[in-house]
Amino acid sequence: MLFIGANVKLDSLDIKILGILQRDAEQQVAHIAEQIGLSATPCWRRIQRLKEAGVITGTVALLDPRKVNVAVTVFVSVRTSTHTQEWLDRFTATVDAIPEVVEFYRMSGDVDYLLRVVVPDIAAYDAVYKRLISGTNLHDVSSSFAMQELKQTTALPLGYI
Amino acid sequence: MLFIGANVKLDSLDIKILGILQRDAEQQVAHIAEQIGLSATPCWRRIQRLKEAGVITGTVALLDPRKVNVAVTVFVSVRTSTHTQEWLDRFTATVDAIPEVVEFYRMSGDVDYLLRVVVPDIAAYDAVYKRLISGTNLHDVSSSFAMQELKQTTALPLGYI
DNA sequence: GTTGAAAAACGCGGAGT
DNA sequence: ACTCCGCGTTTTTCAAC
Repeated sequence: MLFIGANVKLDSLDIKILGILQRDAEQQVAHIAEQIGLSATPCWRRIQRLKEAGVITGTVALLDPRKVNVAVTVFVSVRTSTHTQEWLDRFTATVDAIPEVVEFYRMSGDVDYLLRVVVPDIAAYDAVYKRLISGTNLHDVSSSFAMQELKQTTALPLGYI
Repeated sequence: MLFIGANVKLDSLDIKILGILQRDAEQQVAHIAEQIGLSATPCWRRIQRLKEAGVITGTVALLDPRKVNVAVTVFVSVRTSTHTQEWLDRFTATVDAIPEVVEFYRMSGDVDYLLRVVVPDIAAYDAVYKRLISGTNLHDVSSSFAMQELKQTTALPLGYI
């Protein structure tokens, strides 16, 4: 049992609820309740608590990338020579304004930043690339294309709670 | 207007609906309807259609990685010397069984596969690493740690429809 | 596409185990 | 802390237009 921040303790029933909602948040509470061996009211209250505590940050619809014409994933490794906070602020602002960038990390090691970009095709990627490098001074940018998406999930592992 | 597969055409209202549901799928249809200037019934019908057509693949709860103790993201680049289908099948099976791996791509270029792994700390990553390399024969594995998550979204860009 | 109404599920309280 | 009960309210869902 892990205590997080201001007294949010998660027991095995909470973990089961999280596991279920992470896969499908459309089920009704009564159905979730019976899966974990509980009646609807306490199950409903637990879900409320998990939302208030910020464990559940939101519930969203997931779209098929192919159906919305962004089937191509590109990973962009960025190196910079200017390691100031204001440079990062500016780069972050640039990236935030580009909806094609769906993930953006500051990395350890030889690459400074890593971005995941989704686009319909190479031509569209080139446009994104130009937007990226026009915003700030980047020392080195290298793009790797994903040929196949073998696994992709929003469900986090729950074994470390 | 883009036609996808077997006659799924998405107009600007559909795109607005997708944009809304991608950010927050908990709103009631009446509320979505008024945002796009429609009454509840046709809006509800459009959402059904988008689900049946597979544009919306599901609705899930998103969790705070820190609150479930997987705040550390590691990118794992894998090179292999055996490029057979059965090797890939086996590697895929290995990866699928590891819940810490949340993304898994086959790449072009010098890296063959790229994985995103979420864990609580370096020690936990070492355990995942050992599971990864024990399953199959990997020629070269290199791990990069994310120091900071600057952007992370499940919302796909809707401008290419 | 609209309006309106039935059916279902939610939200929340209370008493008891 | 959960169960069972219940009831008003909201929301979904499906008529008919």
